[in-house]
Amino acid sequence: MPKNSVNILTLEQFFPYQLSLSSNKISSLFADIYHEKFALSITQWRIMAILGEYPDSSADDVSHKTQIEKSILSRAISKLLQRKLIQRVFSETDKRRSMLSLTNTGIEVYSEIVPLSYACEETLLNCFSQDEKKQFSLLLDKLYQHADQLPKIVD
Amino acid sequence: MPKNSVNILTLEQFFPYQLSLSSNKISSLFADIYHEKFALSITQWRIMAILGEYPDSSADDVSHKTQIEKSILSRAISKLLQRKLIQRVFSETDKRRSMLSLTNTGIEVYSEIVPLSYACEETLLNCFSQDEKKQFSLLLDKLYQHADQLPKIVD
DNA sequence: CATTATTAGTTGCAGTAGCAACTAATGTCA
DNA sequence: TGACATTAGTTGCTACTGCAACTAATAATG
Repeated sequence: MPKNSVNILTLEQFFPYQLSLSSNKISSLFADIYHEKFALSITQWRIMAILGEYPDSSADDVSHKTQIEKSILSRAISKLLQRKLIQRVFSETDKRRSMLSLTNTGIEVYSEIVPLSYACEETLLNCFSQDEKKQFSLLLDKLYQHADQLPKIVD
Repeated sequence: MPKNSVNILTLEQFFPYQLSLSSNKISSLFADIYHEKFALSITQWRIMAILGEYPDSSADDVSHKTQIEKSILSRAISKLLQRKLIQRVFSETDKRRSMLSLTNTGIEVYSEIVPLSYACEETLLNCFSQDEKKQFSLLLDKLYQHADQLPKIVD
């Protein structure tokens, strides 16, 4: 093995780099669409998506489901509340806890975004066969599970 | 097909979301390592990596190779210059253009990071067989090429 | 039941991202 | 050669990220 193959790093072929570039490109594609058509950031949309799936989640629930850090979440929720896309009801039994849900306006917006999102996902993945899609999805999931355990090993 | 399957979006199964979570988790793993051991951001490390591969690149070359936006690049380069990890020589023939390269200190740091990076990549990918690694790499590349063309279609 | 720990959510702050406007140098073309 | 366009790189400004400290409420323990 030539010495260079371990002493020089070819960034373009470095897996985490490739993954990051791909992911960022795709994220910014979706970010542009959500921003242009609905003036929503990806974070804001993710919150709405979770509330569409799981109405009456608390901020903490949303944070756990989406991995959004709680301060970021708090500020994003404020904006969604201001725009009356979501509403908040504080719990009677636990006054810290709140229940978040989409307002009627929020549901309208949500109902527009969902099919658009699926259509964009479809366009994005139409470079793959059904088999490749499944493959990719499985590999990605495996990688995520694995990566999730690594920090514990490092500590 | 039940109506809900198109009217509700299951975020956890939405491909761009899965990709983003995986990529971000892995990026932050590497970011932590580069930061803790070398006080470098991923952006700074990428610049050094490119200069290790392609000495005497200009800032603009680096920008094209890494997709790093030029203002971000400019500030990152300043910091690397301050720390004397890289050096800059302005071209005689074109006074706008500069040639960047690693200093001796930069080369020392680079030589430490390269094997560490490869080792981390290895650890990250050791959940995969050789075959799966190859598969994943091919699929990721295909996706990137495809995603790269999409914005032109949208416009 | 009083002290302490934990939890939900907010806010302060410092660092980074990225667009846009800018400077300075070079290229183009009548 | 002189007006205009382009290119390399920097800087201003605003928004977002994310850690840490904070408030307020509830849970746990002695």
